[in-house]
Amino acid sequence: MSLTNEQDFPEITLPDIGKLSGSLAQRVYEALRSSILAMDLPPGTLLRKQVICEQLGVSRSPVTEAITRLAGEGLVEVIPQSGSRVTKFSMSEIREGAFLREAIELAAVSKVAAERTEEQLTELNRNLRLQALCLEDHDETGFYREDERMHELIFSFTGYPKLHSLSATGWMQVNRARQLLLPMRGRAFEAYDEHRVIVEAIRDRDPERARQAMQKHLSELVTRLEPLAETRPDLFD
Amino acid sequence: MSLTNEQDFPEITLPDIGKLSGSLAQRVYEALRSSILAMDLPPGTLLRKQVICEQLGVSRSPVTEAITRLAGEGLVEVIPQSGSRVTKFSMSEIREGAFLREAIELAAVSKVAAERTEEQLTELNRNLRLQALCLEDHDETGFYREDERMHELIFSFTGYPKLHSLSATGWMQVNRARQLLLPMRGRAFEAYDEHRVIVEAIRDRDPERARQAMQKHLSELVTRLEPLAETRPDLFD
DNA sequence: CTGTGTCAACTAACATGTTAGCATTCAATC
DNA sequence: GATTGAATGCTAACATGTTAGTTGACACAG
Repeated sequence: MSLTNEQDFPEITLPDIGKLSGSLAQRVYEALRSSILAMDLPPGTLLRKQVICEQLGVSRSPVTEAITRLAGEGLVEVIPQSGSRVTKFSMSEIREGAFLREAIELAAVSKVAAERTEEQLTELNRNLRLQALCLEDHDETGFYREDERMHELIFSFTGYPKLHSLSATGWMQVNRARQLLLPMRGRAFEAYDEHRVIVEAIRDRDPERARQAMQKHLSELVTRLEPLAETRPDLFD
Repeated sequence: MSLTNEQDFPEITLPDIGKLSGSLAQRVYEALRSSILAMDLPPGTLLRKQVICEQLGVSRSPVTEAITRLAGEGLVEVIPQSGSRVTKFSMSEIREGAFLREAIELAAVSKVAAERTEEQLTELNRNLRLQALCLEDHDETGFYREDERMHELIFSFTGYPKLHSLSATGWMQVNRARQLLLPMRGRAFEAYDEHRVIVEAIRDRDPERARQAMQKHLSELVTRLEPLAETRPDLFD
């Protein structure tokens, strides 16, 4: 198999790891991970240990460990004795990640709807208000941050601390691809409405309605992702 | 934090890695992993790189990589600058793993019930027959193997290849703990009946009934696991 | 007897040297 | 010109040397 193609020698720039805390390996891992998720290192990019070592000013050990962990998450694929590269998208993986996320989050929202406390409801409503404020200010970035936050809240209300990170693992590919979508006009308002329905169902302790509302909300994104394989074939395999 | 306790210097014996294939790191990983899952390395066991190196006849590099990967899966916890040990059970983690597995497998069985082909149904029925044969022969081990196989089949029929391994990650802790249960007399027969109901629902293309049957089947195990924290407090934290 | 500080031993974490497998190139042969 | 195959340069994989942080024992002071 040949490794050479047009994406072989990009001028890669990595964030400074000086600001991060933890072991070197941890910092290198986070630097690479965020660069990959932010599409600074696009799918197909060849990762060369030596270059990364020089740029970050560390030896090969922490870089190796970081790449091993990224390979474990599926963000990087290692070609034995040859090289590592950022994994390309595959529509089937995206669908699988979405299925997984849906399965987990529907179970979560259903459980939360059945057991929610007053405090939790208050927190969700406060988050909803924040979303509304972002919309009023035309602050799309802020809205997506609060969107994320809302899903995080629901996960945390289940009482299962690792649920979010596990569902995030499969969802990562979806989130990575999501950035290729131009923000669609009016979509944020629709999303906000869907969020409201979800919170209302939680308020009424109606697990089934919460499920359905969440399902509708999640299916939105995948639908919009589908055409991407056509428009950006270079990023898919 | 203290590392010393009665489990510190066990005479650990690892399987020979000569038979396995792949890179050294991969073989070391599999050797450790299977030993942990088989409870040959009980929760709390201190893993000392040097000892492992000597026993397997390899250097520290592959051992380090293997332990890193195991830590990523949550089978090993690393105490920085100090040591690594096999993670103890925690009932909350077991409940979380069970919740996750339930969420994923209910979604899977529901999808399969809705879309199953004749070939898939045939394969499930054949598997059921195998289970029945194992029961007739009082072959508990064989039954357990076919049980696993059936769940695997259902996962694979979704068309999502990684679903099984992902749900297995969280489920691992459950499976590890499961070995502490004495095989309960008659439980295999009950399990077989539950399997039959699931397959019947798939046959009838009835997603909702398949869900419910699977839910009943899965909840069985976690119920039987609950008392374990009392009877074997040494394995929990 | 209890709490505190020093020190030695151990370990993970990191750095670096070595080996071996793969890919590309290019020349030799058909 | 096409195919093969030796040579070269690259890389991951592995081995080993070095550094620095943590632990636990023990002496000492209160």
